[in-house]
Amino acid sequence: MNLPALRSHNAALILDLLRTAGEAGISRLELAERTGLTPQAVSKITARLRAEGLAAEAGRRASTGGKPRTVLRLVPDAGYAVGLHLDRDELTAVLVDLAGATVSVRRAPLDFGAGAQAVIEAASREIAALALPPPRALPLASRGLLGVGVAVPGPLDHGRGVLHRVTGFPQWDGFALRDVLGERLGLPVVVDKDTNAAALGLALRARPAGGSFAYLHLGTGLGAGLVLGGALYRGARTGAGEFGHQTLQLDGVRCSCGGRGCIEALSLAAVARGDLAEAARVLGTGAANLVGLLDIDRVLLGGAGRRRAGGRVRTGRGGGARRTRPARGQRTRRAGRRGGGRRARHRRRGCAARSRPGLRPRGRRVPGSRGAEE
Amino acid sequence: MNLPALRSHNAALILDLLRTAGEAGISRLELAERTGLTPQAVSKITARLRAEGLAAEAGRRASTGGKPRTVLRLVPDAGYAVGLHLDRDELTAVLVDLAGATVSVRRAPLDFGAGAQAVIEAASREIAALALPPPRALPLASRGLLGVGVAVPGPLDHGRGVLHRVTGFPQWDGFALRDVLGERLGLPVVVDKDTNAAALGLALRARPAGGSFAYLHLGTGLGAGLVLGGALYRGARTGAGEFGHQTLQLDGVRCSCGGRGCIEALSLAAVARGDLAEAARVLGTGAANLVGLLDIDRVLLGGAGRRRAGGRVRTGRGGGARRTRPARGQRTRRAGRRGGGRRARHRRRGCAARSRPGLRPRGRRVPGSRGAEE
DNA sequence: TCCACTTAAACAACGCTGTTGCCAAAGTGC
DNA sequence: GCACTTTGGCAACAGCGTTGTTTAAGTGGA
Repeated sequence: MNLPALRSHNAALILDLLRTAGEAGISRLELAERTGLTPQAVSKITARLRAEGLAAEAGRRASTGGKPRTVLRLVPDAGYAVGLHLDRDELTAVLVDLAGATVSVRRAPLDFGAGAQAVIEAASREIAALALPPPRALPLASRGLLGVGVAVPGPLDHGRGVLHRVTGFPQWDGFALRDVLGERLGLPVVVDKDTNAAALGLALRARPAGGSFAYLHLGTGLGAGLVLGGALYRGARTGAGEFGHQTLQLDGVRCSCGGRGCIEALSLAAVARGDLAEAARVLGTGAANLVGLLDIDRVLLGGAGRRRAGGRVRTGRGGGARRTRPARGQRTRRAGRRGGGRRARHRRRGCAARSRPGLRPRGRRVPGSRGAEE
Repeated sequence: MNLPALRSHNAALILDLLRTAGEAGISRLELAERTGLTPQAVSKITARLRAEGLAAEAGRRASTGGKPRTVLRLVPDAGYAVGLHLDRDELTAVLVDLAGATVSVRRAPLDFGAGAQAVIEAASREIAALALPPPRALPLASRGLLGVGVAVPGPLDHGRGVLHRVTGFPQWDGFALRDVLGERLGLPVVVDKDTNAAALGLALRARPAGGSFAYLHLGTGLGAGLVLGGALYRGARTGAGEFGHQTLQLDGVRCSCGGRGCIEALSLAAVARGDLAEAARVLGTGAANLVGLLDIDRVLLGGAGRRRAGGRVRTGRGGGARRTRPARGQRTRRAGRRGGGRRARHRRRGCAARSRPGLRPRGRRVPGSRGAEE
């Protein structure tokens, strides 16, 4: 790590805390306390952020006998990001501001099987149509747009932004979604599995930051997004979280994956019998396995099957600190926030890295931000 | 992160690469390439390391048309660390050098149930008796001893170094092993679960660094150590890796833990029947669950049960890149290496932090090293 | 109303980091 | 023997967070 990287790192630290503080804001001294930097360093960094328009002073705290602390807040409209959720039959595009608030949403029916070209076309159309509420409008070409985060159902390579063998849609195999869409829109694009995007969105909102949890998505299949130690864990090939095909019953019913006694097969069979209690028991046992193996704090439920199963799921012989609880299933919004937050920090890094001409990026070990992601 | 922390961070980066390079060594330019630092920065950092005696020049590479590269190597005897493995019936203490090589080993029978005082006493005795082979001797008080890493079977709090409800040994509950032993020896001590220590030791030797794997220990119980993205994952309460009590058979045989159909209960029942193939199948299915959920590269087997089960375990319908393979079960050595490597870096940090009197540590976010740990 | 006191935050000087530009050292190959 | 390539040290430098000091902006008692 070199000096520009250090600068970006600390700026990202401060931005993360500002984002977490939300509308309540946070004072310079609190920032210093939480980052471990000196108050003077925080003053310098926040001065830069204010000069760039990313942060602003917003009132003061009550005095404790001396000069009251000045509260700093993120400037929500200093930048926007697009969250794009491509599901099997629906497309959702959201515009979120720096603070993570959704500014605008567009939905459209989608035939994911129609092929890459048609989907890219539809996605670009909806993204272009996203606009700020009057009187302000935000055209696509605006410099306020930081990037696009795309959530896709199938397996993929997050690092390269390439899709792999999406179940039932062979025509997408190997499609370089990130690069093609990025070229089309002229914006940085990141691609992620939908469950991971949802988990990341939840992680950005988690308090306290740095915790561990699993997001269980009960949809067409059963997928999990794992947030371990505050950071999204994708695994070696972006394949982590394949919850549905965990074996829970040796020699159990056959599953479409070729195995036997998978959680998905077991719970689907139970649902087909009308035995919702049994389906919930299966899920609960699977969740308990997760909790035991990873020693996580919470399991959050989301997706269409959440309502039917949510109230019934029990993680079995769970310890006191562990609980399963339904989460609001606003996956797309979360995907959008992810895109927003991530791109905001990336952009900052980019600025810092480019600020000195001739700088060699070299080995490329971008410093992680304090919260989730990377 | 401030400048002293940056310095420590980069020094640890370089030290990690030097350690990974082993006896083959590594040139300054390679270090620059891999760390992303400029060659000049690497020259400065390695000059400091050489001045401290931690690294040394060791020959040159073949020329490629110009001045040949000078090879740098870690100086193994620049520092030593102790690895202490407390098992239910045996105590093992090893002395390892900076490069991770075992210099000296001592074993002694142990009654873990005899209580903390007796165990501390026995451990201190064995550690004090560890010595370099003649003619050089390394007394305990030597400044070359960097620290002690302790591997313990039961659940514990790694952060505070306190043991919790070790199965069958209630007298250890809440014992502050780290602080008591540290006080007794006058050395820094870290405490870890034995499976985690073993996994960390394997991670330090893993090539390429940064990969993910699970270490499955087949001993009295079935425990796993998880290395995710190159770093040991301990979970929120140092409880990650409880592999033995993953449910693999809903409504299966009762387990001592109170559940049903746990991997441990299933495989023990199979072994009791003399059906080793079935035990191996159970383990393989459990390992396949691990691989699927965490998208890891390898599952390594170790422990007393390894030989009997190792050759038979199959991770089921595994993908091409995934394999299960037995690992040499030298847990104690690994625990020792861990203590060594970790303490070496810590000491460096400590030096840097203390080099300027009056420096305020504050928030204390010690930078992680590039490889495993933290 | 004044003034001592407390707390927050900016200003200026500083030490230390990695970086850049330059040059000596140490090889290869025609 | 000389041109060329490559490595790596030396010196000057920009930029980072830190320290010491000053200014700003409150509270609270006389």
